[in-house]
Amino acid sequence: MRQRGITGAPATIRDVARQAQVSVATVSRALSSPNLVREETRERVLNAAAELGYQPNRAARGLITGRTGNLGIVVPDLDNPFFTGVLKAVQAAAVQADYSVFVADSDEDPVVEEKLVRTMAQQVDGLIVCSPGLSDAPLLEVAAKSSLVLLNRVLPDVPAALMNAANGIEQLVAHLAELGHERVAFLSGPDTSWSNTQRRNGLRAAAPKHGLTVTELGPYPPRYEGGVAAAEDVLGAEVTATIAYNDVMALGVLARLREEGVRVPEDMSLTGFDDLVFAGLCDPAMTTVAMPVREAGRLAVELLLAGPGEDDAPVRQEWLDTKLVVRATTAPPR
Amino acid sequence: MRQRGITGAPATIRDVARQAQVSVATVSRALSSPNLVREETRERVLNAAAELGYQPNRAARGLITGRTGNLGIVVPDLDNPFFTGVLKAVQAAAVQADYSVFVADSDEDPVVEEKLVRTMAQQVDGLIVCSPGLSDAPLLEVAAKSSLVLLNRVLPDVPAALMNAANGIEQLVAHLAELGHERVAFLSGPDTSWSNTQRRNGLRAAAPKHGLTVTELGPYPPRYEGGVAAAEDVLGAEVTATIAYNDVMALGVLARLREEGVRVPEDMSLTGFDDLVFAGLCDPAMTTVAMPVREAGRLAVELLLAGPGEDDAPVRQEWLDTKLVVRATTAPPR
DNA sequence: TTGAAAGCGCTAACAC
DNA sequence: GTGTTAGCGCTTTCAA
Repeated sequence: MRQRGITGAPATIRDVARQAQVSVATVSRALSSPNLVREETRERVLNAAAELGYQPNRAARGLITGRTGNLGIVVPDLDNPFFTGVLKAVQAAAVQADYSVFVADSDEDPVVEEKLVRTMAQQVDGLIVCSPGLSDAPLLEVAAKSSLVLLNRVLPDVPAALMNAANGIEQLVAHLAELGHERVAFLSGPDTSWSNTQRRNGLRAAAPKHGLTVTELGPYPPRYEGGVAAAEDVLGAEVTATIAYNDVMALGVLARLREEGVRVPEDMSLTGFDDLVFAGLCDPAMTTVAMPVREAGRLAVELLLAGPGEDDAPVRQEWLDTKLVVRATTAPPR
Repeated sequence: MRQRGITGAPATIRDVARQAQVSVATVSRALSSPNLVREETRERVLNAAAELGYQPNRAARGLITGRTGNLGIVVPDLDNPFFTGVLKAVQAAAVQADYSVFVADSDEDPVVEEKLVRTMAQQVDGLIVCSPGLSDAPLLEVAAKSSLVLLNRVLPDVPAALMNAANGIEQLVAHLAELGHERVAFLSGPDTSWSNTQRRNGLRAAAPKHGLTVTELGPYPPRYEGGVAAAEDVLGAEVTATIAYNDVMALGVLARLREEGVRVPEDMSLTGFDDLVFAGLCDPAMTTVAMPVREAGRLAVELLLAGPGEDDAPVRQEWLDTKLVVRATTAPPR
């Protein structure tokens, strides 16, 4: 993949050493610990390296240092903007710290997920796992051997970047109560998902405080079609507002409701979670809870790079706030 | 990142060799070229490896074979579903072939893009580049030294996976003409973008055949805000239909037009490009040209893995068809 | 401040 | 079929 002049073979540290009239050890030092070589020597080495277009071979370096210079991230679905938002932040933070990033997409399949996590763990210095489907045991096992950070999932002694849906939900419930709603539906996502549990529990806790009664429906697939299916159930539920597990699902509900002649928000208020771009672009624009996707990605990388810390330091599981975004799908009930 | 029993150190090929009572060479063979060892021996090795949880060190293997087992992809924006669609397909195809994939996001900055391409080229066996902004010279330079495939961009002697916008445009123009439109606007994306040029030229070629007059407006940033800005110009252009550079931009146009009290499609037909999910979810649902994102990703990996082929074999630059998707933003002019 | 040399874990000749 | 051994390109003792 690299080349030295006409020969076609990439320049190695020996080529640089020869060109600069020094030993390979000196070249290595000039590049990795500049303060260990005389200024003039370093300059000679740097020039030689530049002339030959020398790039240290990362595999060789990794072999000896034990570090790869890579981070990894496993996500369930690259088509979901929520995860690509995290990915974008992760990759930006990684580049900043001179790491490269591997991605793997499990397509929401727990079996594939486990395989990907295991495979990846051995090629990276740290791994970020966003996998609602994977069970605890394999995750804990990998975490014991590798440097791993969980995103939106809590496991004992595993560092994690967490989005605190509870405070967004608190705001959401207050908002609906203030509009005058009393009976709302919650459209559940996958049972196994930590996020779904967190949202459901947050709702259960917040609703009574504001005099709201919650009807839990589902679970439904956390996708557009899931929302379409859920819309049927909503119509039979005698509620004036519907809280969908996420934005994509809410969009499905919106479409189906419209087909049924149910107007949003006049006949039914509707909200989502995530605040994906198109939540602001659909019509009517969606009231939703914004998740700190960017910050979470950045935080995950930070936790990874910070390493385990002192032996007795507590494992870092850090919470990020979420926030209600009021748009046009919520209004007073009729 | 790996571990052997209590010691904490990962098992190496020597540990396996000892455990299986064979030489390291035999272990290596049993794992990489099973047909070179006796069945019984192989089994012993495999058992030992499993017992120790042995995973070959890829850096060491790469050092000697010269191959990394990694592919890379550089995209301008992971927030754009067009690129994550490609990424998703790339990663699926890569895993299939037992490769891992690196991603890098240049944030549409040509300088960053060049740096990423160069850095990545040396850590992978093949690189997929989707970068509208990067100029030809550095790409050709990297292509000369590395195995590189271009996505939606043509450069001499560089393999490429290309989406043939022309046939989607042909259908689009025919559709508009059939509805009775005679004057249409084209909202241009970035001047430097190969895709934009291709779309613009396709339109210039197809329009006369169907009696359409095209007014070219822009360039505008290929984002939502770009569309919002463009909408102003559209209103002054005396056209009955507007063809936006892409879906995201079309969405901006749609929103602004609505604010102005211009109804789509009654007062103005509107189309996009890409057929992103939300093109089907917005209201009214967008008529657009679907790009074969999945197929292109798969093809790019295929081209990479196929390698350069015979010395005199022509470089493969393969075209994929695009297709008009008629939804609700197009109608006869008033 | 520099050089010589010993490996990191693995594969690929080359012998047997 | 299997073992011995020489490196792949680099970092890091240890001496000088």
